[in-house]
Amino acid sequence: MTDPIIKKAISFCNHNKHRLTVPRLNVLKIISTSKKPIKAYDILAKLGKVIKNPNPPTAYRAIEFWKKHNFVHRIESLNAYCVCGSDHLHSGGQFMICSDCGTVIETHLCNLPEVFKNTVKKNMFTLTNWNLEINGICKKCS
Amino acid sequence: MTDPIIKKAISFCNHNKHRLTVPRLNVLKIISTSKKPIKAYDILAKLGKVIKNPNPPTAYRAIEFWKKHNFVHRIESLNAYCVCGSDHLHSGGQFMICSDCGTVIETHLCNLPEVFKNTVKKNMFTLTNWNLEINGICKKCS
DNA sequence: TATTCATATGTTATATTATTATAATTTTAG
DNA sequence: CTAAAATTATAATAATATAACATATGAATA
Repeated sequence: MTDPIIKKAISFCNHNKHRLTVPRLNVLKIISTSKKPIKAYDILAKLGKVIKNPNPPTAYRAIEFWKKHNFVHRIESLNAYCVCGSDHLHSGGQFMICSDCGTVIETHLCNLPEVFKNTVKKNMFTLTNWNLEINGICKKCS
Repeated sequence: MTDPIIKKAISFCNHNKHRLTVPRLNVLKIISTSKKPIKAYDILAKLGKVIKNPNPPTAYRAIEFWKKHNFVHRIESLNAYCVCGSDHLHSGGQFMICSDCGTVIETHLCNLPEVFKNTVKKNMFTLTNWNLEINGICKKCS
């Protein structure tokens, strides 16, 4: 019955001796049950149902924690967060964003395509991660 | 002596009957002379040397104007703006961002690589534009 | 030239997003 | 049990961005 990502989070915290605190657990639940990427202050508002009058740092710290460990991604162009939709956790990703209804579909590739890799190589850049945000219109909306 | 992108902007406005106003011209100059992507409020501050006490909308409107016409790009993960480094104006792009010194190198591809295109196609998504932000360490800093 | 319309700017206020700083608390390790 | 480390609470504020409405500018045209 528990959301798989929550299970994964519990296991992750146990394994790595990170504390699965009330703000952390609830923020992850909030993000994972949101149909679309959710904004920090909306997370904060929902968190208010569990914790009394939480302040921004409470939400941001929890978001940051899950982001650091790749459980959630930030959609930069939306200032919003979503849980990692991939079976293995990774940093960054590819997001298709429907300009009409706001739906975001995540995909993931472990390697940057050759054509980009070449550019990176040409510029002597040591790659750590990347984030691709593709804008368009989804099936439903077109 | 004039910055090529300013020349291009003058020509563009003439051609398309857009007004090359004081805020627009100066905002473009400010962004184009900045070595690194520059933030809205830094643009605003510099604009203050030309216009007396400009308010945020003045800067944001001019930024928006150039962005709409693809003279400037927004680096989403930095909330910062840079002029288009490509010889032809385009929306979105690929940016390599040095996590250490903040240098941003822009590249451009007219087509999304096949592997992404396939994903887009699979999801029946009609693509309008995309933005790739690659994080890493540049030559100088490594 | 005077009028009109559309575009753009000025101005004030406010909304949204995020961080700093410090004290208090909880957990872990010794 | 105690000291150190990690985490959270709390208050304040910084940074980023937009809304709303008044005013000005310039181009088109009567």
